[in-house]
Order: sequence, then C-alpha cells, then structure tokens
Amino acid sequence: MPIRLYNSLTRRVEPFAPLDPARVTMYLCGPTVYHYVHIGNARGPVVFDLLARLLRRHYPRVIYARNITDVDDKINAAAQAAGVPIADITERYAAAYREDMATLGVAAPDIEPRATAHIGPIIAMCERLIASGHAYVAENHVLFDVGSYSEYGQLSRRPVDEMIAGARVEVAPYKRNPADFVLWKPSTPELPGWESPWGRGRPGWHIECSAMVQEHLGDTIDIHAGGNDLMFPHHENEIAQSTCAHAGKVFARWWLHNGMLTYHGKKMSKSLGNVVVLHELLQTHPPEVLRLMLLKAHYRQPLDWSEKTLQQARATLDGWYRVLRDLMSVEVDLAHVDLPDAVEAALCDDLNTPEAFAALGKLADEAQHATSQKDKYRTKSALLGGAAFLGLLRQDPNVWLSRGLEITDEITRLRMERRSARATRDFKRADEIRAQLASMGVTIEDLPNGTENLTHHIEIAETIELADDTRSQLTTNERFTDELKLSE
RNA sequence: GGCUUGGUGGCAGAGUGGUCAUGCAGCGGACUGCAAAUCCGCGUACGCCGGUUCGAUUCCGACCCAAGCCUCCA
Repeated sequence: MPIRLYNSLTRRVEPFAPLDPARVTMYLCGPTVYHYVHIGNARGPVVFDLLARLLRRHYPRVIYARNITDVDDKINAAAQAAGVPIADITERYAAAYREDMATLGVAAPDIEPRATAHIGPIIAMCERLIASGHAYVAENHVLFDVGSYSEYGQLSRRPVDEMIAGARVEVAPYKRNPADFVLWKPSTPELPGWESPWGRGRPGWHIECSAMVQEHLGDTIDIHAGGNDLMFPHHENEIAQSTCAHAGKVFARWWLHNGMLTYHGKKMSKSLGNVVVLHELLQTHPPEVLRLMLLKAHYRQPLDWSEKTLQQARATLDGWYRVLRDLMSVEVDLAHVDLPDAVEAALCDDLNTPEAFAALGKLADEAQHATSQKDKYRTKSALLGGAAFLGLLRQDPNVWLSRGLEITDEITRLRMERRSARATRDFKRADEIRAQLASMGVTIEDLPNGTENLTHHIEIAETIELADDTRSQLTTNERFTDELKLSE
C-alpha cells in the first residue's frame, strides 16, 4: 500500500518515495528544554512517531532523529533565575520530556542529538558558509546573507523584499539585510559559550538543526517535520543554510507540518498563558485519552483542546473497551495481531487518523456482533491490531473501566447486600444501594447471570485556570489587532 | 497590510461532482423488576453570492469570517 504525504514544499499530497529505500531518513524539530512541555508540544512527536511506525512497515530501515535544543537564551534565563548551571536545567527537563513522551506511548527516536554535542559541526558549517560567500562576520556575529540565496522563501512562499518591508523587529545595525539571521553570536563570560574563530560564543537556533541533520542523516534527507509555526523563519532558514553549505543539494525532500493545538480557538502558547502542562495532565488523565484526542483530527488541521473533547475521547475509548470486556473470554495473543487493511489504508493516505478511527469503530462494531468463535477471534484481533498501532486499547478492559477504583470493603458489602435484596425481590432496597454506589462514583450494571459490572465514573475537571486578562485576550482579540495597527 | 490554511448536522471531525463517513450527545422502540450496558431505528449538514455542469457541499471567481506565520514558539 503506497504512502502518500502532503508536502508543504509543493502544497499537495504526493506519493512518498525515499531517495534510498534501504535507508529512509526523517528529522523532527524537538523541544528546547527549559521547562515542562505543554500538551500542544506533544502533537508533533505523537503524529510523527506514528508516521515513523508506518514507514517502518514499508521500509527495512528508517532513521528517525528528534533533536533536543539545550543551548538557548530561555534556558540561560531559567538557569539564572534558579541560580543553577545550565546543564541542571537541560538535564532535568530533557529527562522529563523523555519520560512524558514514553508515557504518552511515543517511541524513542533512533537518534536524539543535542545541540551542545554538535558545536564542532556547527562551527564548521559556519566556516563553509562564510567561505562560499553565503555568510559574513560582523561584530563577532556570523550572519547568513539572505541576499546570497535566490531561492530564499520557497517554503513559506514569502518574497524577501516584503519580509523586509514587513519587519517589525528592530534591525541590528550590523546586518547587511534586515532578513539576515544569526548563525553564531558572542557570549558574555557568564553565558554558556565555546571558542570559535569569531571569539567565544554560542550558536544561533537555526544552524543547530542543519548541523545535526547533516551529522546524523546526511546532506539530503527524505522527511523534515515540525509544527507549522516553525515554517517561517526556522525551516526556511534551515533550507537556506543547508542548501548553501552543500553546494545546492536539496536539503529535505518532504516537509511535513502539523497544525497547532488551540484553546478557545487561539494557539496554545506560553506567552498567552493558555497552556496545559503535559506532565501534570498525565497525573490525572489516562495517556490513551490524550493520544486519542491528539490524533482525532487530521494532523494538518488546527485542533481545539477542551474538556469536552477530552470527555468525548474518553467516551469513545470506553465504548471500545466495553466491547473488549464482553470478549474477554476470546484469547488473542497481542504479539500476533496486525494492522488491518482499512486502518492502514487510512494512515497511508497522508496519515488520515480520523478515517483510521472510523475504521476502528467499524471493527469494534463487527467484534460486538460476531457470533462464532472464529469471527470473534478475527474481529477482536483486528480491533486490537489497529488500536495497538495507534497506541490505544493496550489496557486490561476491566482495569480501564474501573479506572483505579479501589474496591473497598464498603463497596463489596453494598454489592453483596444489593445482590441478596434483588434475590428476594426487595427492589426498593436494591435501588437505594445503587443510588448510594452512584454517589460514590460507582456505576453498577446487572448482568443476566446475576453478577454485575462495576464502572468508575469520573468527571473531567477544568484543568486550565486562566487569569482574567488572559481570558479576555482569548475571547476578544482586539488587543492583538490594536498592536498590529500600531506597528503598521 | 502581506503570505498560508480553513469555514461540514447539537458538539467533535473525515470525505466526495450524482446511494453511507465516523465518534459523542439527543430522540423513539426492544430488552430489563427498574436501570445501565447492548440491540434496532431516527435527524433532509456542507459560510455567503455568482459561474461551469444534466447535476456542486465537492471545480472556478468574488465576498464575509476564523486561525497560523511575518517576533521566541510544536
């Protein structure tokens, strides 16, 4: 089944064909580790991990790199604020990131390069760009000369002169062209820095990715992925640096961009304060609920995060787990389940996860309706196989539906009392007990054989508490509009 | 202002030039002591205005609206 992917470079869905089918290369811009990431930051890793899995089904060797940016002004600020060395901050949050991703069911990438481990290649790339006339040195900075690369702006389709005209930032006086960007910048003694031909300094953000891609994956890679907010300037700059450093060789053949996670329709971002920290969310929500929510919309579309959509995702999973609970007696070896064709077809079509879930829903329906042992086995296997590929339905159904409910002596006593009340047709008492259990969050379902299913009912609480001023920013965007007008 | 993407039923969210998305919620019925779960059934959705077409939600154009980027950002 051929894989088709939307390429941001061409703005269309194209059949994917790697340069070398024996070695497929893929890179995703990873986190800057200065704090816990928010749920929006997890969308790309979840989506592109799924793509990596899909690619591995089609090609013998897929090399997937996801970097860690561990030198950055925000990290410096966080370290100074905490009064600790930079590494304390980066180690701590890199570890937290790995842990959170693993909990979410995201496999570790094949390579996790760190910027600080690639200072040599970064400096070498800067030197090469200077030598070839694509970069220049000014006041201890190394700057990329955007004017030297006529293709600049190809990804975001932004004409260079308009970018200059629209520039709202103060332009550093040493820049030849306002669109020129920093490859290397000087560090003061208290900031992290490395010796270089241009004095002690540190790399700019964009050059890190170019250098790490080159070191681990090569001059030309098959897929470069990231959030669509990185398309300009980050990815545009990566293209410029890498292409010019490699004598015009194509940098990335496919550019994939995931849409933003929003809250009340506005991009989740630290500056707006409408973020939900993933690490905290994972304390109170099953990872599968978060996965389903993140994959419920097509990856290129914006996705609005809300308690309601979380509830809906959980309700969907509950339904599937109920099907599995009813089929508990059908033994299926998880090691032998496979991805059903309908689900794979959906995923091969530019990672159409909503369609994949529709296919999964049909399989759940078939499983529920199956009558023969053979059909039950077949449909349950297919459901589990499809879900497992998407990182779902990996719990024991009873554990899932009881949601960590502790069966206390009190619950057992009430349950037994109700059972005997029903046996003597004392329905008044039986209903009282049912109501009492319900008030404890326990839903009881009578089964034909005289036993019951217990389900723990949990309300999903509001997890974002916004300051009033932030809330007003989300509901009226007048303030943003005003800012724009002022700058024009 | 420029560049880009999108506007689908109560909500979420795919997709298609002419019978079906799907999930959640809701409604009617069956089952049940009553429920729950399950089963059966139900809702005349495609921003607005033109155009192309035998036929458009789907193609084209204009318009309105929203989001992202133009500054760190997944």
